[in-house]
Amino acid sequence: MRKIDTQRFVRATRATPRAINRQIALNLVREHQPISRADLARRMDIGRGMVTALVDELLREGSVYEGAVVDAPRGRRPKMLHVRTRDRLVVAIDVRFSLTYVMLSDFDGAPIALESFDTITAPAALVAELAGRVRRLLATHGGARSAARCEGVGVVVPGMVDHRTGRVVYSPQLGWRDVELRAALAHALDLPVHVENAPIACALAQMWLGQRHDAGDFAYMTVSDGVGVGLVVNGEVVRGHGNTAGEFGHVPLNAVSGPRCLCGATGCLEAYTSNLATVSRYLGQELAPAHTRQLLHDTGLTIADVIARASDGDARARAALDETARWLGIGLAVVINTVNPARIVVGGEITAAWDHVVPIIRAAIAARALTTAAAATPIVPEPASEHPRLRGAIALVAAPVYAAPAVA
Amino acid sequence: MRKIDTQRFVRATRATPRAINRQIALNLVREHQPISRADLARRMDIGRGMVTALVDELLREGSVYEGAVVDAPRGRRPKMLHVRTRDRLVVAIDVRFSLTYVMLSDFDGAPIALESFDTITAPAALVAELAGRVRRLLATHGGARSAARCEGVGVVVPGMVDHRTGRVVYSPQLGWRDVELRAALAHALDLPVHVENAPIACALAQMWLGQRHDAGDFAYMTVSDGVGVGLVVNGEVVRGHGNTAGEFGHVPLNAVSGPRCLCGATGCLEAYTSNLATVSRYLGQELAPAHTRQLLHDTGLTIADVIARASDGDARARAALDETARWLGIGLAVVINTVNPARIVVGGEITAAWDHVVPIIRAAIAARALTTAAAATPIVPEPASEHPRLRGAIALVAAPVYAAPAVA
DNA sequence: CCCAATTTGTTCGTTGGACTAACAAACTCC
DNA sequence: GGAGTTTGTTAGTCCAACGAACAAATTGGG
Repeated sequence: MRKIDTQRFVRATRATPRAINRQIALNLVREHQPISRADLARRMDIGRGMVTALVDELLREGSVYEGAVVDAPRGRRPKMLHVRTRDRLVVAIDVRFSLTYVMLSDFDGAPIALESFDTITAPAALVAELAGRVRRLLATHGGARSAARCEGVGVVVPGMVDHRTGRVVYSPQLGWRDVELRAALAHALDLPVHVENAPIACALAQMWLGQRHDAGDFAYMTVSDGVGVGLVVNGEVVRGHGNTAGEFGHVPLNAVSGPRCLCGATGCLEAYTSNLATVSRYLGQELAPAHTRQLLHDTGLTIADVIARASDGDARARAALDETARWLGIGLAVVINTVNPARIVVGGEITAAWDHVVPIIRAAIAARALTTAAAATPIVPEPASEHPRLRGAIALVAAPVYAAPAVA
Repeated sequence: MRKIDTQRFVRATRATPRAINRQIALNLVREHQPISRADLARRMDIGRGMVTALVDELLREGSVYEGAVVDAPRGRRPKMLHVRTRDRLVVAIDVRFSLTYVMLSDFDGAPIALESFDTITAPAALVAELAGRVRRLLATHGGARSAARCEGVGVVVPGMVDHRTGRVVYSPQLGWRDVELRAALAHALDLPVHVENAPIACALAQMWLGQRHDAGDFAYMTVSDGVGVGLVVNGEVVRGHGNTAGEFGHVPLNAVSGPRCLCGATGCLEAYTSNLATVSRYLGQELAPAHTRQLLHDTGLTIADVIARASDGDARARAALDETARWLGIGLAVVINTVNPARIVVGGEITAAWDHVVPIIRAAIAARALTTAAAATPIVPEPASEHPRLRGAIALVAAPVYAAPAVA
């Protein structure tokens, strides 16, 4: 029941059915590989003749390859189909406040090489450094493989990004405003470049590289320096009219007497549950942006330390985490009541203490969710070891290849 | 960039391009009527030959008719096309706490007849009463017109609705749980019936019957007994995994010391800005569900009275409205920060005092929005006289006729 | 060992509809 | 009244879905 936009519709041409069916076939191969042509025909409910034509096209363009002929109980033995991933390289870049990560992976997200360096905040210098590292990585790892080719570069940035143009509109952490990151990197590397902000990229990674079920309707909440959410509704990511959707971190949970937030308002979810907030609570201080940053810098204390001390039995650390968990639960209840996703994935350092915080989170959700079904919304942690942001960067490159053609 | 759902995709057939282009043509006629075939061809960027074929099909099925031949500066004079609306009837039903409205309208939302009666809360009795009234309306107004035919019935209900099955999952106001409303009405009337909850229906009305621009990305906030939001993202309405999306009324704005809400939690947006909350604030009482309902019943005071007294200069009434406006602004800022819509339409009795409350709302939004663009999100009032919920009921019937075909 | 049965994958003819170009219709202007 | 212009139709071409027949490759039974 989508409305047709009469300003920028896409008319169907003679080639449209082929484009759609080709893409469906590709997705089915991806999900059920290895799969035979005959099985594909059954799943698509079409004749085997058409599958031959569709697969021929996929073979020609190299999205798919023919694997082994396998045994069958009776009849002619089928030649299995696979999506080509191993010799298609993707460069993933994760720019963070302190460190920047560069990863080389295959098309399905399997890592090949990973390196990191201190983030350079000057855009031009950062682009130069990245270009050099990417070229070196591709030369050493790409050159060795016979036909390996780089399909593109995905960049994840903290802050607001106009995905269409690849411009970083505003990033407080990097001190950027209107930086044409895609144009600069694409020019330096002569490769397709995609730029996206962190929570949306993490959601895209779940959607395109995660479990294959139920990926059309969920939320991804990142809890680290900030708190953001990537929303996926009706199989599509929500970017918002001005690329600022998903800022659940600045929902006021206590607009009257809450702590001051970096955004200038009071009582934001982020002011209760960011790593900064948790650590400063442990130190017995209310969050006060400038003062707290200084304090943390002086003590050198991180969220990982607080979690470690809590599991060692430090009562004050436990109390600080409990309080964070309680507010996090309230924040998750807000997501549940407003967009009602099939599930919510939570990423960030707090997942290291998941067993400890999850009962508190669930209790807070139960107290606020409007129906029993909503209260039972699965909340799934994703550990930081999975490199969710780098996987998101890979998804930026992979998604356009598997996405449904835009039509009507 | 939509992901293809490998469980329930829709394969493209030989007839798919025709279905898509036919629908695009229909939408263009609807938006630019009266329009000639040649103009349609230019707008769709296809040959006039194809337009002839497409329009022939639309004419045959009766979605479109040929109107007058109009003058042109030179060349052959074009025969104009219009969408057929006048002899296609729609029944719209709005079930509210105290009154139920039944309206007969044409396909474009122009009212033909409107009546109302005291709501019957027993489902079977309500269905019987509705069926009788609808039959009578169609007999008197439909019979007179030669070929007038009823295209369907739209029903708007306060509470959660499973739109797919037409079941009312839960409605606190009516005291319903799992009522098969669509099945019952469709059986009694032998007409297609669509059921939806109020905020989503209001959003659908904006989308399909409102201004034709920018209808693919906005929010509709209803402020009356409850506070709910209908979200439209990427041209599609957001229903949520369990049909509970859009419940922004229960976002906690003050989880620590806020007023008690009907939902059981404290400090919900609804507890600050519902009509009940505003009136009880005027009476100098904090909201306390059971007690307040009784109080309002005893005094007989309504939100309309408070607004009237405020415009007469009653300082206490003004203060009560100001406070509601302030919290409403914070609530709108939550919508802006989380889904970042192109604009937000506000419906409800409060729109009668719009000139008074809008500066306060805008100030609250400005204080909380994260970017200047987001702070400038247009907030548009829709007066209750427009019957937004009945228009929503009409949209339920009209939408499937104009929607893009589901493909891929 | 050969033939029936079974399953996979290809080929070929039909058909619907997008696309193109020519043509008929209807009008204005000179 | 003919040239020019614009609208709408028609006839022919071609791409791809569709269906059916066929070739390929295997198992099992007589």
